[in-house]
Amino acid sequence: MAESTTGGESLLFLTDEQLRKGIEAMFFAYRGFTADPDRILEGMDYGRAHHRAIHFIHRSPGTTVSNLLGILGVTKQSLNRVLRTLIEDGLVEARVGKTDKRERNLHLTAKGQDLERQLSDAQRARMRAAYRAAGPAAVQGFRTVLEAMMDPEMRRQYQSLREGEK
Amino acid sequence: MAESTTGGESLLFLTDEQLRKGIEAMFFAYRGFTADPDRILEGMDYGRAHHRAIHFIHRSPGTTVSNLLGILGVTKQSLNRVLRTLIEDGLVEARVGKTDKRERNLHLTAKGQDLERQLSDAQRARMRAAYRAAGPAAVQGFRTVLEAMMDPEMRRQYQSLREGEK
DNA sequence: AATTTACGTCAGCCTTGTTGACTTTCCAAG
DNA sequence: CTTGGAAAGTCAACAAGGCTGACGTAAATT
Repeated sequence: MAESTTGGESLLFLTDEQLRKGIEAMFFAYRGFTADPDRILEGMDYGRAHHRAIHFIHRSPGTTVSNLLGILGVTKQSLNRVLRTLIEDGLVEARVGKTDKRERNLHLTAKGQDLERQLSDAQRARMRAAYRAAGPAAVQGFRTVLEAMMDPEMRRQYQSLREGEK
Repeated sequence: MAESTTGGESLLFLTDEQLRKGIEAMFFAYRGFTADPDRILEGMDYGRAHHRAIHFIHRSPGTTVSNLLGILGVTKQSLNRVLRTLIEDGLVEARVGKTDKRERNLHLTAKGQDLERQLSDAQRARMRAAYRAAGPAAVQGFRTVLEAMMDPEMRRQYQSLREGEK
């Protein structure tokens, strides 16, 4: 199925059928995306919510609780339940803020970093395999479409995490 | 598909940093992906699980319960709870199988199709906007990477839905 | 006739989300 | 210095949507 990009073909990708394919691709791919971390976490007392918290604390060490709330898009009660167990179990450390002592700056402990590594290794391995199979050009397109699909606020969050990087 | 272009550039997209960007893009984009249907369904007695059932019944009219179980990857108890309410509310019809009377062939009623239309219109609108912003080449890459990210069984499900189409 | 398959259902549990109400701590403005 | 409000934490109650296990029934298969 060679894709000769000429003329009317340029709009063919906007047909309902093409859009539905994209929708189903998102559905099935997201299942794969979460499958490996889910497998690792089952058996431990943790779930996907813990994974997400760990990921973003690792990503932005010292982030505050309300910062995390904005990124994760859940209520503080929901996040707190997750965070509490992680702190109790010694995976996350909540340091009282220096300038503003109301804030808690969140950090992963060595133990927390171990689990983070384990989880992200698995997730990256799948992503790497997919990227390798698809090739650099496809990866570029993949990220472009995903970014366009985000809500504006989410896109800001996504891009702000990108700031100050190579 | 030009592959393995020479030079270091061809592998740059496999760095951990690039992979992490992909991971976060998936996370944020999936939130956007589900946001519109979620908004429509809140207030009704339905949720994401109902949406998924409706989507795949619409996609494969006459599909059986066990078929749907395979696609959705949940237990029959979980699916049944959803399916029961949809049947009670007159959105889905379960016809006794013709050749095998143990099976139930699932169809959307007119009412069910109305809701399906509403949901998929919203979801397609977002997908369309993202596709339009990204362009045909990006869309091609998007789908390629997503497909590579699926579990083999999911990929079969995905592709089998594709069979017999233009 | 016995077994297997497809489906439905009851009961109970877990995770992870939600509201609402309330307290404590603390910064900052009046 | 007092006070308003932001940040954080906590309790309680609830809902959606997963799960397991056990059981029942009808129909197909062997």
